[in-house]
Parts: sequence; structure tokens; C-alpha cells
Amino acid sequence: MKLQQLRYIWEVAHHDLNVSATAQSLYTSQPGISKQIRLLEDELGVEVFARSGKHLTRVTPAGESILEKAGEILRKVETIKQVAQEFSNERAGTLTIAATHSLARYALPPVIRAFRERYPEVRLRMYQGGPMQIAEMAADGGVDFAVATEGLELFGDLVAMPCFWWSPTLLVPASHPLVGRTPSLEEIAEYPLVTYMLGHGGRARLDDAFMHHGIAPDVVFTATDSEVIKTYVRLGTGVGIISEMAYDSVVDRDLVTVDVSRLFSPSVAMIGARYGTFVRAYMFDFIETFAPHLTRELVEQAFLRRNRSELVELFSELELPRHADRLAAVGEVAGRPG
Amino acid sequence: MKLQQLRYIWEVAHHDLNVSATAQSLYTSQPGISKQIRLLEDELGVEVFARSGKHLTRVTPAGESILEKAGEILRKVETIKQVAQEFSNERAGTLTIAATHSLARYALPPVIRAFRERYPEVRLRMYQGGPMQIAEMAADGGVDFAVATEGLELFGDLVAMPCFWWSPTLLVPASHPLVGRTPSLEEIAEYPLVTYMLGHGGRARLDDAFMHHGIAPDVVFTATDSEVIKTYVRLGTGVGIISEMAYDSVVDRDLVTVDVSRLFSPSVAMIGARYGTFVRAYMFDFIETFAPHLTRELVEQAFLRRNRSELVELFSELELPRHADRLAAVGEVAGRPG
DNA sequence: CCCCATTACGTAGCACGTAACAATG
DNA sequence: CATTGTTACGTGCTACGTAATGGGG
Repeated sequence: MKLQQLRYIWEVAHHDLNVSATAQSLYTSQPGISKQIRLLEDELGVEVFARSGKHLTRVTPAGESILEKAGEILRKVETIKQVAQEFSNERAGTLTIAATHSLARYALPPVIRAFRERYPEVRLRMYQGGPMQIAEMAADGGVDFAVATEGLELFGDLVAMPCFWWSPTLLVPASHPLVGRTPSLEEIAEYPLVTYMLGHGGRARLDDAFMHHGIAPDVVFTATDSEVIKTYVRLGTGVGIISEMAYDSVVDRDLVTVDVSRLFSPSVAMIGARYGTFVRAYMFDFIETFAPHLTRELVEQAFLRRNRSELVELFSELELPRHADRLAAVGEVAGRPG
Repeated sequence: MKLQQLRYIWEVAHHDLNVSATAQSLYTSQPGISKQIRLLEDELGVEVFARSGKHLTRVTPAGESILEKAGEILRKVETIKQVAQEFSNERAGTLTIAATHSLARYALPPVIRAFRERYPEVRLRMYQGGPMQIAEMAADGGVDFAVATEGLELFGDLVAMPCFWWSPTLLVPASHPLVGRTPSLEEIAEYPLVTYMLGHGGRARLDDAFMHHGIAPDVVFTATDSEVIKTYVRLGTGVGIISEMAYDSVVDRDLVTVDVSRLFSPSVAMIGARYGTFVRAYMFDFIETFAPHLTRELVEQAFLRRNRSELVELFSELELPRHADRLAAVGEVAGRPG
């Protein structure tokens, strides 16, 4: 049994059982992979993949089990590499982060900027995607951290650590009648709404609030991207509800925010990492820069809590900062366009 | 990084950093191992072993960490092989057991005999050693099961499952004045004692009982082997205290047992297995043959309980059989000498 | 002075690539 | 018929063994 063989079956299983595609993504030849898989199967005496003729159709029951172990092994191999790097040069290495749109666009930039300055030898790699997508990346070991407001708690393999809370804010053109008022849910619902798609930007909490009051707002447009929402608010399509993170008083000075935080329950931005991840010194530092209350000690504790309730207990005594206050601490809003 | 390289560093670390000895035990050449270790260290950029001149002197801090992960990886590789075998032929495979002298000699034979009959395709391998030694073998992944009365609970990596309890018995020549009596501790202590060495056969419990009554018995001979004790009892050196398991009414008909079970707290024979072991179907069967109350279901439960107290709770409601009663169930005393 | 790890070197095996082939949808 | 996996085959690398070298205790 060779590590490569395990790598191959794992990769094939994560490429829809398409050996050709796998070969491409690994920059190797397709027959090579085929053969190694065969060799492994011969050695083990079990087929990992079921074939119909010349196509891999599905994973056998034995394969399920083997692939799971193979994944664990491969992740441990990565851990060994991390450990080695940590000892050889604790300031060099790789950090991969997956984040949702809003967090990647509005919350992470200043942190990333500071991090790059402090750790120029760390190769940074970022991905952006939907909550489920990035949570899965973290759970699979594809990225070190997932940064999202929702979804992380659905993956049992992830340690989810709360970073800060933020509220939705109402966004209207400067001339809008709601400017300067403190509207109720009913008043808001009199206008067409432009906001996030379900599963993005805390949309669920908006729906909860309206539903709880028996109100059915007229949502005329939904998007995953706050900038798109702003654009439609500017066009007069309706009033927007976006994350407070997404409003920039300079760039968006033609729009006005109306405080509606008391109407909706706040959302909590989280960092998620796979249990068993070897956390490098600079990773602890990254987390602490993003969420100063998440000290190295606390994070280490978190990784030892193996179930959700223990984690909740660990963090229950923390007073989470609000996004707006946190900004001041970081000192600037980096990543602002133009 | 290759699996062999991980195997090599792990083996070297477990052979007192002696590469030559390691090479011999692995039936390979010593330069081969040396080179592979070097290659691994070069690739990782860290030394696993510290050298003084041409000798491996100790494991580096980085090495500690790496070796630990390497061990986990190698065990998972074994698991994959087990899984594969389970699916290809659930009646073939390997079972390795380490047991203490008494259990190997008196408790296991009928179980082993039955097992061999039922699973002729399973290659059985047994080791005998002291409690600590065998517990360590199980914890290292060298054997599937450790069978012992003590020591298993000291290894956090082991699931310890209670199998049956047994008491010490007093053993005297047929003509001895204690025959037919139910002596007190004081009366026993009037005679020279021949019994187990500390750490063997529940000796600790004997000492506890005497100490608790403020009695200092005259222990004239200690051994790890019940047969040795019997021999000295026959010679008239003193009265023996051995495990009830070790007395055979046929072979030992020249000796007489005196019930002293009410004087000492009973010992519990345990099976220990490493957490994370992949338990094959025949292994479940083996356990259940040895200890009928340890059903597959219960054993699976046990492997999910990650700490001692949860384990104790799981087993607290069981009524453990006594060795003597258990014998009847198995039906015969196999392994009795000619 | 013995033991042991490293270096040097030759070889056999194997992983991987290219090309041709077969089977599936 | 296009896509995909398997078979065939050649080659370059490398793991491993033997022999020689050099340091330590």
C-alpha cells in the first residue's frame, strides 16, 4: 500500500469517480491512476469502486470504509508536514481560508492586510463560496479555516468559534421617506424589499422576524452579493436590507442606513476549522487578529471540546464584539475600492 | 513522503534508536533504513532523530510530534487492511492476543480451542508477558487484545472490558491442619506463604487485605507462575495462595483448596483493545466466547466511550460471572496437560 | 577495538508517461 | 461518435542490497 494510492482513490472519489478529470487536476496521467487503483485493490483483495464495463459507477461498501480511513491518513500526512514546517520555520507556511462573500469582502481585508505584513513568508490562499460549500471545504481538509455566519454548526467535524456579531441594516436612497425614522417591521414591509438569498447574509433571521409577526414582505429581488443589492436600491427597485458590514459611509454616501437592529436577531460570524487540524503559530495569530477574544489558549481549548454543547459552554461567557466596534480596533477599512 | 519512511522512523524509535537492530527485525538492510530516514528528514526539513556523530542519540521535539502522527497513520493503514479483509472474507484474517501467565494458561485455552475450530482460516498469534508489557503491546497496536487482570486501566488508549471475576484460593497439602476449616487471615498468617509476585495474579489484593488487618504475613517465596507455587506447596515450603483459576481438581488432586474468597476482594479479568481498532467479526466472536455478556453490541458501545468513567458506567449494570461458573458454560477444561 | 551509522555504487523493480484498444452512453 | 477506462510498452527513477568508509564509546 502506498500513500499515492490512497491519494488517488480519495481524489477520484471526490471527482465524481471521473479518473480522467482527477488525473488532470493532479497533473498526472490517467492510466497511471487507473493502474495504481487496480494495484491497491488487488493488494487489498477488495474493489473500492464498482465498475460497469469501463466506467466507475459507484463506491463499494468496502470502499466507503476504506476511503474514510484514507482521508484520515492523508490529513495526518498533511499534519506531519505542518509540524515539520512549524519546527523548521514558524513564520513560513501556507494558510488557506474559505469565506462567504460578505465576510471575504468586508470583514477579512484589514485582517488579511495585517497578516500579510506580519507573515510575508506565509503563502496565503483564499476561496470564496456559499456557506455550505466552504464548510465542506474545511471539513474535507481542503482549507484550514472556513469563515461564515451560518452553516458551520451543521458539520460535526468542525470546531466553530464565534468571532463577532452584526445586524442587518436597512438601506434606502437619501430621499426616501424612511430616512431618519425608526420604522417597525410593518412599515418596512410597505416597501418592496431587496435582500439576500436564503442561506446568505442571515436571510433566515429576516424571514424569522417577519414570519413571527405574521408579515409577508414583498421581496422583489434577492442576491448573494451586497453590492448587487445596493445597485438595485440605487435604482429605486425597493429598500434594501443588507449586513451592516456591507455599508461603507464613504463609498455609499448616496445611500442612507436606517437602524433596524432591534427588529432582527443578530448574526454571529464564525471561524470553523476541522478537528485534528494542526494549528500553526501564525494561524493562532490570524484568528486572534480577526477576533481578539479568541486567544491561542482559548482556541486550543476549543479544539479539545468534542461536541457542540461543550463548545457552546466554552464560549458562553465571552462578550462578543459587534462588527462596528471591531472595525475601530483594527484601525482602518482596508480593501475599499478606488 | 512514503509510508515506508514513516514505518522506518517509527520502528527505529521503538528499537532504542538502533537502526541495525531495526533492520534485522524488518528483514531489510541497515543502509536502506538510514537512507530513507535521511530522505524523509530532508523532505520535511526537520531532523526526527538527533545524532551525535554517527549515533542516533535521541528523538528531537519535532520528531516526537512526527512519530506520534506516524504511529496513528500506520495504525490506520492496518485498519484499512483489516477492513478489506473483512469484506473479502470475514472468516479469514489474523488475531493476535497477549495475555498474562494465569489467563493464558488457565482461562484462555478452551476459548482458543473453540475459536480455532470455528475459524480455521484465522491465523492466531499469542504472546505471554507481564501485565504492563502486554498492555503496552495493545496500546502500541502490536496486538489486537490484551488479556489481563490488572494494568489495563493505566493506559488511556485502551478500552478495558470486564470479563469475569475470580478469587484467590488457599492451597495446602492434603494432610495440612487447615484442610476443611474456614480460616481467618490471622490463622493463615501463622504459616509461611508462597504466592505471586507483586503485580501478578492479584497479589496487590492479598497485601491490601493483610495490611488492612494489620497483619504482616511471612511470604517465603513469590513467583509469577502458579505451577511454581504449587510445586513449593507440595514441597511443604508453606501454604500457597493462588488464583482459583489455577487449581485443577484432577491434576492437582494431591493438593486441597481452602475457600478464602470472603477474606480478599475479587479480581476482575479484563480484555483490553486499543481505541480505534477495527474489530473484525471474528474478534467480536472471540470476545463473546471468552465473556458471553460482552455482546457485539456492547463492545461496540464500549469503543465509543472515550473515558474511563463512561466505560465504568456502561459496564456497571452487568453481573459478571465468576470464573468457576464460566468454566461450566464453556463445557470443558481444555489444555490440561497429558 | 568493536559497534554502528553513513557513503558509494550497482541492480532490479516499479511508477509513470505515451500510444493503442475497448466499451459505454 | 465522443468520452472514458484498460491494456501494452518503454523509460527513467528509486528503493534496496552489498561493500567500503568513518566516528564514537
